[in-house]
Amino acid sequence: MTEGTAKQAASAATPQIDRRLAKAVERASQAFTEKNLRFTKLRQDVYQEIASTYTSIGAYDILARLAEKGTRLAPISVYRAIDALLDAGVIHRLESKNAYFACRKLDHRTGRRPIFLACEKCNAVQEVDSEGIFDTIDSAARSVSFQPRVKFVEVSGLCRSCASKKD
Amino acid sequence: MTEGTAKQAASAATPQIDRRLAKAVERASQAFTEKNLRFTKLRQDVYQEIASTYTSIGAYDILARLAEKGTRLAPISVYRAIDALLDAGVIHRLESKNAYFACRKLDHRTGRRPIFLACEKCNAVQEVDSEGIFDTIDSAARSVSFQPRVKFVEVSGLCRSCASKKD
DNA sequence: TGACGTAGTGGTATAAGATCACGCAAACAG
DNA sequence: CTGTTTGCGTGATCTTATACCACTACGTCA
Repeated sequence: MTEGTAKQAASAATPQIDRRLAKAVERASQAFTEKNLRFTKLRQDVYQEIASTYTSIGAYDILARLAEKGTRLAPISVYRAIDALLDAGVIHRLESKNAYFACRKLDHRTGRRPIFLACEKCNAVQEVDSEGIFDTIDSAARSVSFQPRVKFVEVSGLCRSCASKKD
Repeated sequence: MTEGTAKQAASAATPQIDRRLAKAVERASQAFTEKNLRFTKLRQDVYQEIASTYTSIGAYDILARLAEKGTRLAPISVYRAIDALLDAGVIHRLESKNAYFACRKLDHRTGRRPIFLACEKCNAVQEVDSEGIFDTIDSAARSVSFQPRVKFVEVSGLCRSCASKKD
């Protein structure tokens, strides 16, 4: 599907954004290689859909967008790709919205999960790394002898540009 | 449904637990009154199901349990009751599990949402109030000019008793 | 008293999110 | 090249949640 790329360019507004997307794909590809996982065409297609929105997106939205471009898939296929992308650490799941978004902090190395700030207006998601929070959570958990494994911190509200537009 | 209470007692193991449940219902009722909301029979039924598990429970589980007791409902009815209970602040929603549990910290007054510790083994949920965490989140958000509204902090892992049982 | 508005209940249908079971095919290690 | 692992396709099913519409309960204001 080489003409898929051309179509993408047509819908992607500016060549600048296109180049950013290409870079993201490149980084994702590297992440897969580093982890000895395969960055297959399906996974790349799904990744591109997620990364090109710059917001969070639901699994069925991905499905619909790919269908529009001629790639008709079953839900399970998208979910399998999503699983692989999550494993590779190139996307995150927004629990409070059942949605996914591309990871832009390259903290694969630290393994630290950042906190997510989701804008209620434009749906953009920012990641903020904040060591302190997870330490605080750990100590709060320890205070009741709870053994933490997975932690998530999600905040919804207004991002800078939406807050300034109308407040 | 006065015999519903008797049935409850039969399935609820000990009268002690029964009394705890009754107290919880009493507290819930007060919360509704304070907020000028009506603690209707449907809401009370749903609340009892949630409160009597002492873990988190899905909407459709509630539905099934009520059906067993002879109260056949449409999903939407349960969800409406859940919404009212959430509004009243007597239950919380566990985002990471799409499940609900009874609030045991009586912090209706502070309005502060505690952090949730969910055990992966026994499904029990603990609430821990921790001012520090939310302050830290606020400052992290402020550092990128994000205006927080709702904050979710959920941790899954092992509760004290499950961790000590097998570790 | 009665007309009206608001809140609550009830049902069907369906949207939205996720997974199971099964089998085929490509990738790769030996 | 053969066996194993990994990925993908298909169809069905399951879980979670909401839209839409009709009817009821109850307060309130005139």
